[in-house]
Amino acid sequence: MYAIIDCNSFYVSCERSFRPDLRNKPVVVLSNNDGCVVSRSAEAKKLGIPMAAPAFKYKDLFENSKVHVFSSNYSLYGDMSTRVMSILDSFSPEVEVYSIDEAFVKLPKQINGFKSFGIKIKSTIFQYTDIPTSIGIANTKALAKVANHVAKKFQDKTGGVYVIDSEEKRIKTLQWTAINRVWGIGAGNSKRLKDKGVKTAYDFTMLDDDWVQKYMTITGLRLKKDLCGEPTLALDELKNKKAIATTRSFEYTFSDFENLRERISTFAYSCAEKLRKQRSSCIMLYVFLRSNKHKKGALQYRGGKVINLPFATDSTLVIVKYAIKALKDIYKPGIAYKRAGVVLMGLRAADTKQLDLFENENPKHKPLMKVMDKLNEKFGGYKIKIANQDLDRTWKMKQEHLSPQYTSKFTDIIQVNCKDES
DNA sequence: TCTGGGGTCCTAGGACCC
DNA sequence: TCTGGGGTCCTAGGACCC
Repeated sequence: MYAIIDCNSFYVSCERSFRPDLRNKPVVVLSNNDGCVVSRSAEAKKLGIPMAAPAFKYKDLFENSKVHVFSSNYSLYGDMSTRVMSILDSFSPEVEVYSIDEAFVKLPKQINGFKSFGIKIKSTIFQYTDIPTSIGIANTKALAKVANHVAKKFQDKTGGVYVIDSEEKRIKTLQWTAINRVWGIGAGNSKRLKDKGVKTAYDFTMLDDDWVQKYMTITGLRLKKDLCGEPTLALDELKNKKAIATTRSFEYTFSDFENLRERISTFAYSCAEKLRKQRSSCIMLYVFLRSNKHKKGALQYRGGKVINLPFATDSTLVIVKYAIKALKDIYKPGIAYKRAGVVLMGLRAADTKQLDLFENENPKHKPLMKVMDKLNEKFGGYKIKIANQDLDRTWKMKQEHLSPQYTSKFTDIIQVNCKDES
C-alpha cells in the first residue's frame, strides 16, 4: 500500500507555524518578485482569491479584507519540508519526496489498520511542525492521489485520512472524481477526454487501452492501469536531480547585453553551486531569453540554445564561460527582455567523470571550487563571486513582505518573552 | 507599472552509422 | 527499370506536475 502525504496550503502553513496569531485568518504567499499568489489559506480561498492571481490586481481586496500577505521565504519552506520528510523517514524506509510539500510512502507490511497508521503520521507531523496534512492511502500511487483528494475535500468526515481498500470504494471514489482533477490529466487531455464523453476518473478507466495509448501515449496508459488498481507507477527514491535550473523574471525589462551577461553569469553561478551540492557534474547547458509575454504590442522574442560542453564539469568558471557563449548566440539587440535562465542538463555523478582525450578541466578548478563553497557557506551569501557578476548586486527581487528565517538564521530565531522576569 | 520557478517524461523528426 | 533494414543520438517541443 502507498500513502501520499500532502501538506495543506504548505507555504501558508509554514508562515503560520511561527505566527499562531494568523490561525483562522486569510493568509497568502506570493511568488518571487511578489508577482502572483502561490499559496492560500482556506480563509483566503473563501474570499475568492484564485491560485496564481496577479498580486497587483488583488491589492484592494488584500487591504479591504485584511489578508496577511507574505513574500516567498524559500529558506524557511525548504527547512520545514526537510523536517516533515525526516518524520516520514521514521515511519517507513521507503519514501519518495515528490515535491516540496508532498511525499509518497510505501507502508510497511506488518502494520494493522491503514487508517490508524495514517492518522498517526498526520498527528506526529502536526505535533512536531504545526503543519496540517491530508493523507490518501491505496494500493497504487494514482489511487492514493485520488484518495488524498477525498481526504482534503471531506476533512471533517475523514479526519484528513482516506483509504481505498476495497473494489467498491475504488469505483465509488473514481466515479466521484472529475476527470480534470486526476493526477496526470492536464488541460489538453481533459478537453480531449470530455469531447469523448469521459466525465469522471471512472469513465477514463473504462476506455479502450489502444485508444488511450494512441492519444495519450504510454504515460496515459500507465495512469489508466494504476487507476484500475494494477500497480504500474513505481516508487522512485532517487534523490539526485536530472536537471538543475535557475531562472528569473526581472523587475524591469532591459535590452543591453551587459546587463544580461551579468545575470546569466549569476544564474550559471547559482546552478553550479546547486550542482556541486548534489555531487554531480553536467555535460550540457541551456540558456534562454524571453521578452514580456504579457505586454501586448511589444516585439516578442524567445531565444534558447543548448551547448554541449567539451567535458563533464562542476566548475563555476567553465559553466559561466559557456553560458555566456550561449547567450552571445541568442542575444538580439532591440528586444525588451523580461525573463532569462540557465539550465544544466546531462547530469552525472561528479566522481565518475569520463576524461576527454584532448581537452579536460583545469585541475586547479576543483580545489578552487571547494574553497569558494566553503567561504560562501561560512560567511553567508555570495562573498566570493566571479568578476563578470555585479559585485555590488544592485538588482534584487521584490520582497516587500518577507518573514524572518526562523529556522535557518541565528539572528532571526524566535524570541520567547517570559512574563515573570524574576 | 506590476503576471513565478523548478522539475519530469515522452515523441517526432533529422542526421548519422553500418 | 530496379534502390534495405536496423539501429543510435540529438534536438525541439509538448504535456504534465507542484
